[in-house]
Amino acid sequence: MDTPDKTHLTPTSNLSKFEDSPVFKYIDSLSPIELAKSKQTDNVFSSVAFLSPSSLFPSPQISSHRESRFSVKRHHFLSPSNSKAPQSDHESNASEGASKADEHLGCLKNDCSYKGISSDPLNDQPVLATESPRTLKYDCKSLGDSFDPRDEILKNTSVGVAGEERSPFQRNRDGWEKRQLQERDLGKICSVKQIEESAGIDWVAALSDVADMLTMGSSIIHENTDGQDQRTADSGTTSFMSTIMQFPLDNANNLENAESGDPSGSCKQNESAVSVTDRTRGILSTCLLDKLVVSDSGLKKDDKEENCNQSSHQVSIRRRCLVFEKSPGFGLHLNSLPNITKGQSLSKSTLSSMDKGEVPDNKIAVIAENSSETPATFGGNESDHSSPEKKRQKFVEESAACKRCNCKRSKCLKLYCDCFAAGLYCIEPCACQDCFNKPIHENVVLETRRQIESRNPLAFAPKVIRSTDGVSDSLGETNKTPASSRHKRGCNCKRSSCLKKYCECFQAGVGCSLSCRCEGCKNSFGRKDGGYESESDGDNLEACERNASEKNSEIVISKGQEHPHLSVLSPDISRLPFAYRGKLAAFFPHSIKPSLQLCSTQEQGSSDSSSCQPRSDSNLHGIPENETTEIPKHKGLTLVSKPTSPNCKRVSSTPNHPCTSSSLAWRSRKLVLRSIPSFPSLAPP
DNA sequence: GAGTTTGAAACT
DNA sequence: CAGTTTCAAACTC
Repeated sequence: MDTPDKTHLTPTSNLSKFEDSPVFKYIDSLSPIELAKSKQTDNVFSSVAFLSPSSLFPSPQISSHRESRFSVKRHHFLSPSNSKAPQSDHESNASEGASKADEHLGCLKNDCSYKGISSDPLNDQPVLATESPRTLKYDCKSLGDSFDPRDEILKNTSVGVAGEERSPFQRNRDGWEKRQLQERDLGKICSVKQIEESAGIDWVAALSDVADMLTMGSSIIHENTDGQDQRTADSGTTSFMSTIMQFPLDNANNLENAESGDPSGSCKQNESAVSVTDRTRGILSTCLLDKLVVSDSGLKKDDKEENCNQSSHQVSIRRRCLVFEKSPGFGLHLNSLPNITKGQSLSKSTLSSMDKGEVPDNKIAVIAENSSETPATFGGNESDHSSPEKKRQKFVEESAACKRCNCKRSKCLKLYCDCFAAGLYCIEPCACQDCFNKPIHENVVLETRRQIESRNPLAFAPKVIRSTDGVSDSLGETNKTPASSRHKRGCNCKRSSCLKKYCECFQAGVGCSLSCRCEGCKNSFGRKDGGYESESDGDNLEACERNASEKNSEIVISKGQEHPHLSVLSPDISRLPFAYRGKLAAFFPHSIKPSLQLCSTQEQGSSDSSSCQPRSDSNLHGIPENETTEIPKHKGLTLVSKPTSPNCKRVSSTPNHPCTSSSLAWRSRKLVLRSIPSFPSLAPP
């Protein structure tokens, strides 16, 4: 499908244009659900958090797509708070933002590597270099003046610490910081005029970007030549976009209010803007890790309180600080996901070749969290304001309590240590003893890492690789199912039947492959023999549920109890990362089978949603625990945020749940997107 | 929270 | 490469 020409998308594009877009029309034509008309969407969706440090990491599978794509989006979501920031300020803002960011940087603050900016050859990845110009041009199209902020920013940010001996990590971080500053300023600059011209977000462009992004995602999903998977590099992106697509509906009312044009209420508008900013943060948080959300949430209240007092500039900086802190999260290796799901923070200093853009499951909880808090945040008519807030607070507390590694004897310098294995420094929440995996021991860490890599060059590479249709995995076997994922080395389970998280395959939510040496494999995501466990396999189901219940949060794909008429995503879609599996999977035509499956045979005859939401918290048959997961074929419909871990509150989606507007929006979004059976390729022919 | 189980990582 | 040990997470109670 042709992607609308971005260059022709003006900031004045409103929802009507959005609805006129080919993508929207197509969605609309496919969906039996009537999309709620969002009158006006926010123009305040900062994408700053989507900056990816992907290119920071020297890992072989760096994907710069994410970053470049993110940078493309950023101008759509800029906070209006930025609109008042004079362009001339962009220079000082950059440094100030960085400075502020530094203040928020928690563990990073202690990182001796965080010293400044230097040129990083790693930043000059060909892909990025290729894409950036278009991105930048697009970003600043609306400016229409001769001033090219890029030049200025580049000048500013190119001031490096020349000659300073820097470690790879330092250089990585520096490069990331530099780019982030650039993008921040670009976005801010572009927002100035844009916001003047448009009260609403350019959702045409946004959707176009979705299509573009997804198209790229499609292309990236394919396993690259060295067997390393890059798909996850876009998971965060897509996750983000999935959230974006929810955004308009959620905020329709809010925007209407904001638009109602009470000029006297500049403060009010500011409040709205700030609320949107909060909302934005929340959405951004969905692409990030819970720990970071903690920071985000912690600031949220402040923003509300100061919305009339603080300059937009400050708000902007604040958000950017958060972004700054969060962003490293995109660089986690897949094998760090287990950590993440336990609440690992991205604020951990990035150590190494983190190239995977996996977004932890617990972000889903954040999605729901933000959804649920929307009413309060946006001053909706919801009466239940305190509840979401309490939930959020609880989530914050719980997230803060999330543990990290607990190493006692390895000094966190072996792959036993998940932090180390993930290329992260241990930080305070870790319960490790005699930890050497800290910035102050950087040399030790690097040396140890070097040794480990000398033994096994792929020791720090993602453990799970994904392949797409017809793509053979590393063993040359063609996976039975398209878009399937496999553990690189395979598991060696003896007693767990690959039904417990002892099994790395199961833990990663991927099926076992011929490379596995497991015995009695019953992996619900795909057995070694290539089959799926029977739907009626009670052990399997229980294991799946157990596995799902272990997650901090997840999106349940189950039969749509609220809208049983909806079609169901194919299992291939279910292989998509959680956040967008149900909503944006339709944009991944290569992952979609022509025919849709209804909820399982196992659950046939049971129209009750409980069949797909089995029992209490265990409604997650075969729901994988992370983005890499596959879902058994019978897994069907409803996307439900399900933080089942004690560390994450669950966002109920039961029909009787007193629906907040946000929850309704959440559902309607799900429904709309879920009901899309397939989608023509968004990629250019 | 303590103890057990498990399988990956490390070692020989 | 195979066998053993070490380790920390997952799991159970």
